[in-house]
Amino acid sequence: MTLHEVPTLLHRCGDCPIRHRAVCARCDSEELTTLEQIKYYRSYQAGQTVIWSGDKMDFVASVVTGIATLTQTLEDGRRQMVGLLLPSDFVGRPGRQTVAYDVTATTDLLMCCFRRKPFEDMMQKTPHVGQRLLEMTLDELDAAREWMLLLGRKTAREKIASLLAIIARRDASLKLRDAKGPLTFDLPLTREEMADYLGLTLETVSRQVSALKRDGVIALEGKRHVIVNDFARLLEEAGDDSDGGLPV
Amino acid sequence: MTLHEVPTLLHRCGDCPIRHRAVCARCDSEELTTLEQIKYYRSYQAGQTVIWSGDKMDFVASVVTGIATLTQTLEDGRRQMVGLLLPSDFVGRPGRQTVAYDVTATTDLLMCCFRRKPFEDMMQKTPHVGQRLLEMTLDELDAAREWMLLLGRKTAREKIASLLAIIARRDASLKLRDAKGPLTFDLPLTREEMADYLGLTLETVSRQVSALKRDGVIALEGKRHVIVNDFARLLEEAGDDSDGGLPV
DNA sequence: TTCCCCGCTTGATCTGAATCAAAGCAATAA
DNA sequence: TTATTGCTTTGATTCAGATCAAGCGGGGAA
Repeated sequence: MTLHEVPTLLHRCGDCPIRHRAVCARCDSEELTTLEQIKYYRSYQAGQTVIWSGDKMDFVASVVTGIATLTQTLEDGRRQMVGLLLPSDFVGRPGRQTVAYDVTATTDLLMCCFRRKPFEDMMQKTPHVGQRLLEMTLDELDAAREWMLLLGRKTAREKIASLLAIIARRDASLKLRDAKGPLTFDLPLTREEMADYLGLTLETVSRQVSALKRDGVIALEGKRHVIVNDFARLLEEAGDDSDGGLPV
Repeated sequence: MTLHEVPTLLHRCGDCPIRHRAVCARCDSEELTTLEQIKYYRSYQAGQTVIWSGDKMDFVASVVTGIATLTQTLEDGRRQMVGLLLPSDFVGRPGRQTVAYDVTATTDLLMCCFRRKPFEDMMQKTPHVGQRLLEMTLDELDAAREWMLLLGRKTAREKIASLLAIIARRDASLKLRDAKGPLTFDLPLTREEMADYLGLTLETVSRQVSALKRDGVIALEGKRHVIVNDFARLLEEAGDDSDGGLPV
């Protein structure tokens, strides 16, 4: 079992070199053991819905492999993605039973789950898990607010550049970057999903991706594989050079 | 000192009739007492900035009276409000030292503050304060996500109606509504601030407010006082009949 | 009283992104 | 091999909201 196969997320690794969003094999503590005892796995096929908005969610979970999205929908079908779950990300709401958005697997998905009750009991007993969860939630909130700026005020081109920058950064942080070849990654989303995330239409997404390619900001290999030669340039196109690469 | 003058927010009132977002005079517990000991007050004038994005924030606080906004800004000056703080709302990030947005007083503002360190110590000792804070943060995250749907997918008219509905609801919950006259409230924001919240221009806000008035959805008394005769109609105009009235 | 200022409204015009419509392309099935 | 299907690109046109530009109205200062 490799490092990234058990991303419980909830354990902060004191002095070990692995970033604390993934569990580190070298440091296992009491609450990690407790978590091990109550965890179980669930897998979903690409396109399958994990939970519907309003449903009872009786577990919390983190993504092991695959990608899931959180979306909200208006009656007439207009859709807005409100979150993207990559491996090692957490979903769930200790202290809340229902979710306010649909969770959907966009690729085949494996999640590591904990039933809510024992998880909450464990939180009671080991307070720093709760603290960690609070920090994670605050990070998500920051990310959501950054996204509000994007949705409310950025142009289509800036939106695309921002999304590419975020995916690039998150992907790089999972991949333990190999020195300094050009930064490359696969888009985990279709054009339509990108549109739903950015508050655009798929046609506009396609046009702006083409424009960024034409202008040499990115290169493409096939439709999905992106090559970024100059990350600083991409950030500039994104409209804010803030480090914005917060989780979610 | 009336009920709403000490909105520490962090205390959940077991069986008392007051909603738990404001502190209840009837139930005081140990941690409430601890909070009393470390709290202090700060006041700000309308227009004054409480903290700048990136600054160190060495306290957490809740709003006693007045209104504050959270905003993010792009280099070229485009602004997006990402939160609105009304009396009893909480700001601050236990476990984090810097904030990612500007906090500005839009009216004269009185805040009840707790220095971060003793507050965090207190959180350690009384875990349910941490839990409560996690719940509040999760609620804020839900609200932020609902706002993402608004920013990404709603029309200008729907945005205005949504904002009015949210303000109406929050205002009503602070005012202990007097039976069933028509629902009325004062807009706490200028047209420009509304625009910054909704990702619009002030001209568009003005036009759409006029349109809602023309169509009989709302009535105005002066520029700021709003009368809603048919709240259901307003919600319908807002585009989703979800109960959407989550905090923030 | 007058003036000025600020927040607001309204009108005319422009434009970025949406919409409508066709094709292209690559992978899988037949 | 050809057809089918799902995703993507590109073009033509439209339209909601932005931008540019006046003008209004109420409150405070002189």
